[in-house]
Amino acid sequence: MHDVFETLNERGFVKQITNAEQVAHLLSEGQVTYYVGFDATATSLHVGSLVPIMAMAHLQRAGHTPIAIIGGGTTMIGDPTDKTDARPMLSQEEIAANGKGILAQLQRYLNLDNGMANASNAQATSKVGKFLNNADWLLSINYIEFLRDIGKHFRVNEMIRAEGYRQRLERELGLSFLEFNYQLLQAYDYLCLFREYGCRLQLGGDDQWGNILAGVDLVRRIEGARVHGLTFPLLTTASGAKMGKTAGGAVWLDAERTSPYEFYQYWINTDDRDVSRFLAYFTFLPMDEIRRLGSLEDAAIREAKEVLAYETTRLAHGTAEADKAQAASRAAFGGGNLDEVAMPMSVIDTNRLESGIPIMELFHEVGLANSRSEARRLVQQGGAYINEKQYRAIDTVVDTELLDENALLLRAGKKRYHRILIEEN
RNA sequence: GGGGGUAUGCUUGAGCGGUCAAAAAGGGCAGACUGUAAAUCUGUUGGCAAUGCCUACGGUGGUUCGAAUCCAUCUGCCCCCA
Repeated sequence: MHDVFETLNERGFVKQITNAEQVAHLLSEGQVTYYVGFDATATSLHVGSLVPIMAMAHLQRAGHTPIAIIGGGTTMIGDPTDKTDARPMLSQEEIAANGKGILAQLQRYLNLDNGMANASNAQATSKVGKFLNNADWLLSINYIEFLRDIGKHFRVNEMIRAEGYRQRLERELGLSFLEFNYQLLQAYDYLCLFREYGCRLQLGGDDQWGNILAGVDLVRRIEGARVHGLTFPLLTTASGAKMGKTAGGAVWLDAERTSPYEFYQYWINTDDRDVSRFLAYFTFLPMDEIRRLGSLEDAAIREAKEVLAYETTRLAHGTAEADKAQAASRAAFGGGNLDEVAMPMSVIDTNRLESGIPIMELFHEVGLANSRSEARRLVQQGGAYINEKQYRAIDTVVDTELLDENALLLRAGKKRYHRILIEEN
């Protein structure tokens, strides 16, 4: 069987690692329990989190045991290494609620139980991973004990040398004492997971390197054990933007927030230069196949993008949704039959249409424009289409004349569609 | 505790008391070109019943014919001294 460490390596998951030989050895020797922390500031993860998720999935497939934790304790503080601004603080309840959504998403990629007694979907094999909230051990911490047992192992000199803290200190943004403790808490997480579950490997984004090392050191000092850490490269698109951001904001894994169709569209619009990299990260396709797809050039590279979009959508939303999204995408952009396309849709009463609806109002109402003014600009600039016919007059009134089999197909710009069904009521 | 500074539209950031819905850049949107890509070029980018009206420059209250611009006060953030 293919070596997992090798797999992670060749797929580009490894940025920094405590010790490559030792980690490779550890992973080939026997079952390893590893963990990744997830941000619990929203009810859903977004595509940026797919890097750690996929890495975890590769490891689990190779027989290792994952632990995903959400920071019920640490999210309450805000991570200072996110240097531009500290993350918002959330209450326990919010975090726990967010955790539910996050767990459901992780379960699409990983075999995890929810840490509760009545975990249902997973058989009780040791390979089933865990989903934990660090509030479970952080909230009961006694300050004096913590200082005495954990705090004494940290040197402030070292800490302020860490990139994340240093930036905050130098850029006169300031750093509250609360935030300064973040690293200790995260290191303590590692210690707890090592003690409870024998966790020996922590994975995380490269911005977490300092925090991961702090945990590795802490375990060594207190338990005398050698544990490891590995970071992923921070992903940006070829044009330099952060991964997973689009006009409409983040691309979420939650189908309610980002529909499978939009999700598919996000991937198919990948920059040419990112295609092979993304295939390696975000699909399970064999590297040979990825190399083949990556070698396609010019327009042919769209085939690779289609594979990328299909595979990622399938993993996130299942085969049925991926098929639908693909069909929709092909229809919308390949000149196919638009009737079957899964796109945002709304219903309008016949009577309203009979009396006519100003085009600006219509585009605004269905969400293709954020305001009437924006809708007007859209129309004036030639970006408004109804049933694939462009309308540039802002005084256009939409009525039953324009109906096409009881429906209207609105389009804003090249890519955003909205279908309107007409119903009697 | 004392002294100083700062707070502007999605972001960064300029802004003489009137000509400021507010420079500039980034970002966004639309158009052209294309391959549902990139780069490039053009237009646009607070709202509305739209040659005008309304809301906006941290909060409140003043001065003034008139304030993002002046004063007072409050709040947040930052710096220096202790």
